[in-house]
Amino acid sequence: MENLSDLLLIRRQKLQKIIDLGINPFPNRVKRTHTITDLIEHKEDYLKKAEKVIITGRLIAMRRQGKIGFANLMDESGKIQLYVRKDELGEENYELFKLLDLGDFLQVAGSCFLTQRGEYSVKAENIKILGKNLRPVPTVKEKIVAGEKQRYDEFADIELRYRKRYLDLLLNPQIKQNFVLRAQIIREIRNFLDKRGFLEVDTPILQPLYGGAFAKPFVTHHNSLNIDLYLRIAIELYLKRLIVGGFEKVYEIGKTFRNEGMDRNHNPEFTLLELYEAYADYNDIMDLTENLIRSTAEKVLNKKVINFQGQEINFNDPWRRASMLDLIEQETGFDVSDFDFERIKTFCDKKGIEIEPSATTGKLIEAIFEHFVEKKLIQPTFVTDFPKDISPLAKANPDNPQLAERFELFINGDEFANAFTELNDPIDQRQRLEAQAKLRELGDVEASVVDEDFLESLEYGMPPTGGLGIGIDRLIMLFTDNTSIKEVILFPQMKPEK
RNA sequence: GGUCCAGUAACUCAGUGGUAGAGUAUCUGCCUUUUAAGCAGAGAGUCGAUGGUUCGAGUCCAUCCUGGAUCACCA
Repeated sequence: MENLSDLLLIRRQKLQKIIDLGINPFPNRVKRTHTITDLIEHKEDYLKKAEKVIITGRLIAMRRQGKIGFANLMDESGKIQLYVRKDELGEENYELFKLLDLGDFLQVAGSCFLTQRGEYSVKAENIKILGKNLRPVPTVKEKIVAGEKQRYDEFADIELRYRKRYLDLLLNPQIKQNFVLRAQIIREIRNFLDKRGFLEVDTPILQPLYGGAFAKPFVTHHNSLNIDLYLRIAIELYLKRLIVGGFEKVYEIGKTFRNEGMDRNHNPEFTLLELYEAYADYNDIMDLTENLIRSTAEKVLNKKVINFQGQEINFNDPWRRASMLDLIEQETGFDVSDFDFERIKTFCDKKGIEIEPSATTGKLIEAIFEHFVEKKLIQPTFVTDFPKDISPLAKANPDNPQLAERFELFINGDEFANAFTELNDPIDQRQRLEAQAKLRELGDVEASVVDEDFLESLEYGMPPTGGLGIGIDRLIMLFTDNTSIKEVILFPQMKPEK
């Protein structure tokens, strides 16, 4: 700490010296005629024309050499070398140059030329400071060895990278790319849906009741209404109200909050896409999901087959569709289609699958699926027809009333989407929610609560509807080949430092 | 929450019980085409925290904090 304040003190002293020279270290006005990449892309032109250019950026390297100096300036578009001569700048301006630190923002006027070593550079005629750095930025050095870029003293501490993301972005340009891709993916999803006539909407994040998923909510309080409100755990129930209201295709991409554990796949706030299409069922939604993800990969990554952690994921071939019960039987030889609670429970006990006391038959089946099947689904697979009792918002399968018309999409052993033929029978829906409420009384803290306002809306009539939810962060992890959700969320939740 | 691993200078790291180290960064000096610039010198640390063992602890032990991996949990 002592040492750090020394470093900080030195910067503040330099700041004062700059002010004493009559220079404003934080001026309001800036002039820039070119980005650095402009200069690089039209290198030949600027070398020939010797035209005067003004560039801006952050000082990221400095090699002073008596009465001359070399420096590297970086703007968002790229980096370029500056060549600075005392006899070119003049006494006063060179005095400023000598007071600069790495991390300062500069406006540099000059012209392009090649150094003796052949490096394309800007010969500075005037340097203006645009913002003084007061805290040393960690230095990462790069050297080109046999055409390969080697990095030294990389800013690599994972904890620091997440806690000080601005430094991570500044010092690790490849990290920035994750977030550029993130933006492109989300934009492409919007394009895809907009083109198909979906309307993007915004529904409440603060909700008097929460629903649409099994999860523990965050609770907050509204002072003037004097009521507790919940941060939404899903978007579902409000979007369905919009389908009741006559919109036929709606979607929302937004933050959702679940008050649960955090790990490489879970952040307490995450981005969810939900969409609802009237007069569609879960088969239609499977087609839509497949097209959405394939076309996003094609548009953003320009690929139909991607590589994730060394594993090829093929989005191109028609995606496998298999029912949960069939998959379980294939993997285990055990047939659960009779829904015999005792028999299935015995199987779970024998296989060492732990079950909560409040578990229903459907939960047992799901547990078997998760234990034996899930991780084996590497190529995109729609797992269809879930037990009805764990799918309280999905319509029953007409061929088997124990099952619901629901699918989840699995890729590389992880869940990417969850969708149903939505239940639009208000009486059935009430019974299902009341069954959930009963589970809740028995101690299942994640069971749904009864949302009377939602049930009332269904009584006015909701058309047959297909609905879909996709975890956007996980999709971005897949597309950017990252195994931690923290790598695709700019400011992931961290415990406060003590 | 369980298990394992890590935490030493601003950054990257070395240091297996005996005087806290290196490179980079910073500061001073020299240097008019360098590029991980160079040369010479200097300053910089509550070794994550708290206890303990010991003549002596960065090092061994315990507890805690933070992060990571993994398992459990979790649509």
